[in-house]
Amino acid sequence: MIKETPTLEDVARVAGVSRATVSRVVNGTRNVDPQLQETVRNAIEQTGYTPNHAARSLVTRRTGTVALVISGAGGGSDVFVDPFFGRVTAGVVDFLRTRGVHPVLMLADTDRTRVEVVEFLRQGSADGALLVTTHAAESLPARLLDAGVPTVLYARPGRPMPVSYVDLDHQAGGRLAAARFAGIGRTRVATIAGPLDVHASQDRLTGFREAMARNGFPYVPVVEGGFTVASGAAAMRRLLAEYPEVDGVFVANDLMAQGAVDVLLAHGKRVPEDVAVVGFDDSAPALACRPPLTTVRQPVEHMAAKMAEVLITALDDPEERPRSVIFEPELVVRASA
Amino acid sequence: MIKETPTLEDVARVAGVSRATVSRVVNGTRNVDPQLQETVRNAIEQTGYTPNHAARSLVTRRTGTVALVISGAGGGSDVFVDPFFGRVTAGVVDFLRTRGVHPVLMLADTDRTRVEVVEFLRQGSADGALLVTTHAAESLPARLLDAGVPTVLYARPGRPMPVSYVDLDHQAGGRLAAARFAGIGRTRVATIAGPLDVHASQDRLTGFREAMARNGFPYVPVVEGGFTVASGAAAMRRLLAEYPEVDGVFVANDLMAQGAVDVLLAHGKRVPEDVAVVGFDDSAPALACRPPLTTVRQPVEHMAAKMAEVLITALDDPEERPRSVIFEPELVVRASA
DNA sequence: ACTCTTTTGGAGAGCGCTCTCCAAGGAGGT
DNA sequence: ACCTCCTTGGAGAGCGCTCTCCAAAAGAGT
Repeated sequence: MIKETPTLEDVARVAGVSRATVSRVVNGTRNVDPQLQETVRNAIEQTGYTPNHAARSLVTRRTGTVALVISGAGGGSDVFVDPFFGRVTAGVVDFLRTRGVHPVLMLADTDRTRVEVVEFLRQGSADGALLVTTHAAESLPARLLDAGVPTVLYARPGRPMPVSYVDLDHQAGGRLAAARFAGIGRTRVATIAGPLDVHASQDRLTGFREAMARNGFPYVPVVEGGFTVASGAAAMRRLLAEYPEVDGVFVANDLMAQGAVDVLLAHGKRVPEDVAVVGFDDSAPALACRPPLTTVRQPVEHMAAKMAEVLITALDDPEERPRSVIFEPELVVRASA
Repeated sequence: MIKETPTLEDVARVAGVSRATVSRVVNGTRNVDPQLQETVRNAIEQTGYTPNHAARSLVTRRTGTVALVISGAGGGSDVFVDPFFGRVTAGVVDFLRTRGVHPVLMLADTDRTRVEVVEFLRQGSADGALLVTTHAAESLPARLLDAGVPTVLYARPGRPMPVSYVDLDHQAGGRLAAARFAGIGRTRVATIAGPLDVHASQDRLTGFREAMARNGFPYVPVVEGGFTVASGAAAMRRLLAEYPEVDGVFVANDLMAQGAVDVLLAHGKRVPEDVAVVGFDDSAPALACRPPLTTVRQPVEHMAAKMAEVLITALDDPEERPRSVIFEPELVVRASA
């Protein structure tokens, strides 16, 4: 690679045609005489030509990349400890690669980084944004919206606004859990909720409560956790102290459920015989947990893929109106309930 | 955002100066009269100007992004199930963000995708590549090398070649495990290795064997696994069948160790009383496992951050020769051994 | 007072590509 | 045979930015 990287011009010279013709062959736009095409192809081969991305995107106004913005709760790089983000990433990558688009990963945890994200998009470093945020108060959706950046959210925005998103019917998930407890005859049921400034947590709780009420249990003790194993354990300890006769717990994600199960076992309770536990998400820890968790499945990978699909579609047709796609949860019965 | 996005030209007109001056203010190159600077800043503010990334990188030949290429064993999007890749990503992102560089995520699992990766880099869509690969036979390092792409690997290349990399002293890790078994007086020790076409697996095994031999145990039963929970479980079952009196197992990663512990418990063995288990990596599952795993810590995040640092340095000084940075493992004692 | 250096702003040439506009040639209709 | 329409290649104008080269102005030295 001592030589300068060859340009269209070089190929054109070698092939004895104009720059335009080479461009047409490379991009497959318009008809080019098959024989000429052949000549050009050879010239490309011979020179080892690769189109320059910057030059191309300068005129096409497209980069072929999208920003995958993760606005984690705690922020920092810890976010990847939660299998959730790994699953989102997997789903997004899986879809995008079929379209030759690549995600650039960005964490938005501070105001500074949020500004950077908006700048990044405004200067056209990526064609659009996929925003995975948990907090309802997140300001990024609004900022991106009025920077005119094509955006799709994972989870509905904090305040209603004209932006596309995919989401899960979290309330239905809560109902699924309640139905399970009813099905196995549990009557002293409590719940460990996620952070209540997160829509998803709120909805899971609401759905659960309402279904429990409909089943004849107007009051369900609630303890708030932080979506981590440790916070689940702490919540379970508090719950056990206040409500020792509990025989069923709905925990708002699998990580916390794992912490809860640990505490339960440590207190000599059998799971599910003494206390049944239903988790949420159906992520790796649910399967790894002993006993394996009965949990409400959130099809994160599919949802993430759909999110990417919605963005790509919007990119191709800027006139399209915002769309929302809501997924249905599903109860996965294993050993814990 | 009805208006066209403003360009340098627009700002220059508003400020009543030349394009060059605005550029100088924006980039802070050369001296510009403070008062003029002020005027320009106002004009920028007023027009809402943001530099166009494509145009800039067309002339600077820099994009401010690097490719984070994951060439997973099984490939596909499953790679993120393994906490390892999440940790790498976290470490990389964590370092890059301090330098205003963003990673674009690419999976290379098929030959087609490998070609795409090389193309991507050759057309200057990113300034360099961070390559995380497990398999020794991976062809990407060589391809990137002779495409002249600045590259840093996680783990040494399959064949020696002039490329930078970070790695762990896996043999030392194996020795650490052997020392632990010696320390707790285990005499009937076996090991579950990782896939043997992976350098790291080989080295862990070699280090372990040699240390065991030095401790007076010339032969250590080996079963090969695939770095997944299920493969660890299967391996443990085989081991138990062939070698029922085993009282210590060194497992080449935590995921497999978890599977092994499950099987051990299911067979009525107590861990660590009957069989001590030492894992490798010290990732989330090690902590979540019951009992929590004694394991050899691989500082993945630090290593990944270092990998990013080496790349950034190489980007700034293209004359620099390839570097390698080897990290030392560390034994983390928990309950399982 | 004059020349020599240093500082600072402007002009303009690209960076490599796409795409519109033209022109030339061939096909088809009358 | 002529005219029109369609197909296909070339010319060249940018896309928005950086950076080198100049020139003008300001400061320094004698």
